[in-house]
Amino acid sequence: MRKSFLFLDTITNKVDAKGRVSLPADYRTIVKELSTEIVCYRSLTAPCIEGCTEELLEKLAADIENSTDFFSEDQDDLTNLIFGDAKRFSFDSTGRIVLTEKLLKHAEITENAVFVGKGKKFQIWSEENWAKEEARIREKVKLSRPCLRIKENNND
Amino acid sequence: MRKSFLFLDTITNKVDAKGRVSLPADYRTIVKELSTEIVCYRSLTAPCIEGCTEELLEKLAADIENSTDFFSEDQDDLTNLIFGDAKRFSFDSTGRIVLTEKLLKHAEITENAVFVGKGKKFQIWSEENWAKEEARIREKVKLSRPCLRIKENNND
DNA sequence: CAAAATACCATGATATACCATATTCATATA
DNA sequence: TATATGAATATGGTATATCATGGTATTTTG
Repeated sequence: MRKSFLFLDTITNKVDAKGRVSLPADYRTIVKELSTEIVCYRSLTAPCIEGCTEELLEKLAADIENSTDFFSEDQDDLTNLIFGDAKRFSFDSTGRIVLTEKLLKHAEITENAVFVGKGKKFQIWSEENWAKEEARIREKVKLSRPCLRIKENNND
Repeated sequence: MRKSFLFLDTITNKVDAKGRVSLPADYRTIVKELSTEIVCYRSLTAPCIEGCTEELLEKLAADIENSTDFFSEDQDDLTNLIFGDAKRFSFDSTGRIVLTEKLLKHAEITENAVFVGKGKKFQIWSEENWAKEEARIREKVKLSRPCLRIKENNND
């Protein structure tokens, strides 16, 4: 039995005329093992779709309920936006989900969808936008290596 | 039951046309005992592949989830880079993993892969690049021996 | 009843799991 | 010290299973 459930890797799949895309097999495994569902919404900060398990959204909701003061008012507003936008996506027997027009348009996705793992979350990009975004981030990291320390210090 | 699981030693194995390499037996033992998986990604700072257990990445993901807000920009960028690039590698009954073209290219690996233990993590180098890197490190240590102290004290 | 959304089937490409052989390494023995 | 012996590991090859994707049937909904 696995202990960890992380969305990893970067995988490009085709989107057909109906908006159908294969959810990467690894991602499906996580959904099955946690007996949850995938939830997607428009990213608030980038031209991409953001996704996670419904389980994670439930946790977020619980956190807000239990300790309101822990979250700033701004964050509370943002969370509202996400919950309002989020939609549940279940995949069929062949492993595909059907993305909505609204989401595809926001992410400017036409032919291909690029799934990018983010640990507990993942994103879906158009090839062009992801290429730009990855370049931007790599450039940024080159200039400020200290950020990486977070990782290095994580030993025990 | 063992308490510490460190990736040690330097081992060279062949990479075949499909990118298959034997994971050093010692490394396999660690993976089995922790019932986890190996995760590899391109080093952000050197021409080599970096690897660790999925367990370690899981800790990182947990830290990110807890220590910062859901919407921090830096965290967002960093998680994209690390989790988006990282890929899970499970070994078959003979102990081999199949490295991807992307990773091999980044590390300039063709014939042989050099596994270098780094404690909680390890690296995979081409023979040429590792020779250079090792020489560089040894030279650096010669010039500033005090640094070594820091390292020695770090073990427990 | 028409249109759209959803579920199922078929196929080729790709990746994975397994078997067989060679090599290395450690131990024992002369 | 050199050599024999056996076990563990590494490596080459091949069969098998999985996955992505195009197409079609079936159900839902207005």
